[in-house]
Amino acid sequence: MAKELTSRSENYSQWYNDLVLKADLAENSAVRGCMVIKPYGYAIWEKIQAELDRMFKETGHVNAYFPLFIPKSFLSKEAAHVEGFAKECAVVTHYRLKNSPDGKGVIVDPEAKLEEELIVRPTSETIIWSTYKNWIQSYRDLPLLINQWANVVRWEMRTRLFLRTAEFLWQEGHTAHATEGEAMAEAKQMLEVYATFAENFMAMPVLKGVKSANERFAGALETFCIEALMQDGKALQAGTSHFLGQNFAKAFDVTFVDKNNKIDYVWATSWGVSTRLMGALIMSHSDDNGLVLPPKLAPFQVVIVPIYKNDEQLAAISEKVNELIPKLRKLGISVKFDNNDNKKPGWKFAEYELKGVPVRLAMGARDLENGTVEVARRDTLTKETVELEGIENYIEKLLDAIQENIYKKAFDYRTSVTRNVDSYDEFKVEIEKGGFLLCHWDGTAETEERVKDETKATIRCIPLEASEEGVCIFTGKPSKQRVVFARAY
RNA sequence: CGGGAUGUAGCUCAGCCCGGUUUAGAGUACUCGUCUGGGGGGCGAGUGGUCGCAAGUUCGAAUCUUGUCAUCCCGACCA
Repeated sequence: MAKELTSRSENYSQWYNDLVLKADLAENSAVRGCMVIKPYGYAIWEKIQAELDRMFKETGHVNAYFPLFIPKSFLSKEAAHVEGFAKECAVVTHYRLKNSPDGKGVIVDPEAKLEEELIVRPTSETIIWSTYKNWIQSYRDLPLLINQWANVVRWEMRTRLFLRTAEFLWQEGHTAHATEGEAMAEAKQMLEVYATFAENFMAMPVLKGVKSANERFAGALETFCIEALMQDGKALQAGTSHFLGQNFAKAFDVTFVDKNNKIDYVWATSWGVSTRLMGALIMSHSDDNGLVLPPKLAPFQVVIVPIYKNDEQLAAISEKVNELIPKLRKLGISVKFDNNDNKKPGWKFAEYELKGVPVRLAMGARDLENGTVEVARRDTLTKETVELEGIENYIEKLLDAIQENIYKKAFDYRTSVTRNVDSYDEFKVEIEKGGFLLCHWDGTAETEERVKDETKATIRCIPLEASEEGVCIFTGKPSKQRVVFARAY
């Protein structure tokens, strides 16, 4: 009908685009590369935010807000940092418009040129470290554990809804520490937070690891990441946590006096996840019928569709439903009763499937007679008729089962496409099939670069806590552990 | 930034090659009525378009020419 999705096998990337639009998550805007996040999509993002925010606070962080604009000179204070971002910065040069002399609209007033141009933040390290300089004098001011929820702009050439947009929403944590060890521990801790969130809430298994030098954040000494695998076999970086060493402290002269009255530069971390997680969520679980949402992130977990022939029947059904809703809410289950008379039940069934609502209840005249309700689960597309009495407890367990099942499905898929590869010839064949390839690598940027040029595959991460002697598949040089190769988003 | 394609109703598109029976169409969506209602309903009526924008050719342009803008796909670039 009107909302047919392209199937995944036919064209995976078209399927994704269709799904984002048709499930009403987001759409393209009048501004090239920027998206409008629609209420249903934003509701999912709010759930992501709420849980992450809770986890950040639980680990001692507080929220603050720093400006959207960054003086151009700030960006250039850290050499690697400016190198990494310069090519995709939006720049504010003027502060006033005036009426066009030809009477058609407005023009930039050439008189109103800014003395120093402002960059729209692509990330906030520079503005934040210039501020931290004033906040930190002594070890007693440390650690400084701050997060901000914000938008950032990176002027991308090619954009895709959620996965890569010119403006996106994210959170960025920026912390300052007295010792190298403490900062490193912080960076690793936040990686764990991300991984826990991805697995427990998004039901998305992730690999934890370190980035190779090529993939490292501009200005970091070490970048930790979580990498997820999408259903088409491509990898997606879902979150990063950076150990920044003293790079930014030195660039912005942020020093502190330690217990021994010795002056030193502070140690830093930064870490972030963005609306890109929405893309990861969509591509981890959804199917040809639409979105599949994990119950913990679904804007509503249960939808109730009444089936009736007249107002009397609707009234009778509504009465039962209105008894049930408080029982569900009491168990913390979010529920929507769709008694909209403008849409037919069949239309609603398809619509809520498209939107990934985990559980659908249908109640009609037959059910009223029998004291039952039809329960349909989105992840398996199965239906069963269940006693209405005590249904809330049944649904509570069912939601847990769904959360678990979609995680397991994603985990099993990842397992099935993760394999060891020990020769470059085999690599070139296997990489075409997608998935994670675990290979030995000699640790050099040159090798990684050549493999990328020849196969489009990159090192997604160097797994933590793994060791196995071997030889590089490309150069035959010795290697201490396997690394994860894949094609990536 | 290179290569390719497309701009016609809210959306998807036909019409363009070969200019004039086209007062610009279809499906879908929307509005009203009605029959319906357990998987995207049926019937009837109706609303809705400066044919991306600008200039040109012509008696006449959605249709031909040039320019321009925008979008999509494939590359390059990149967290």
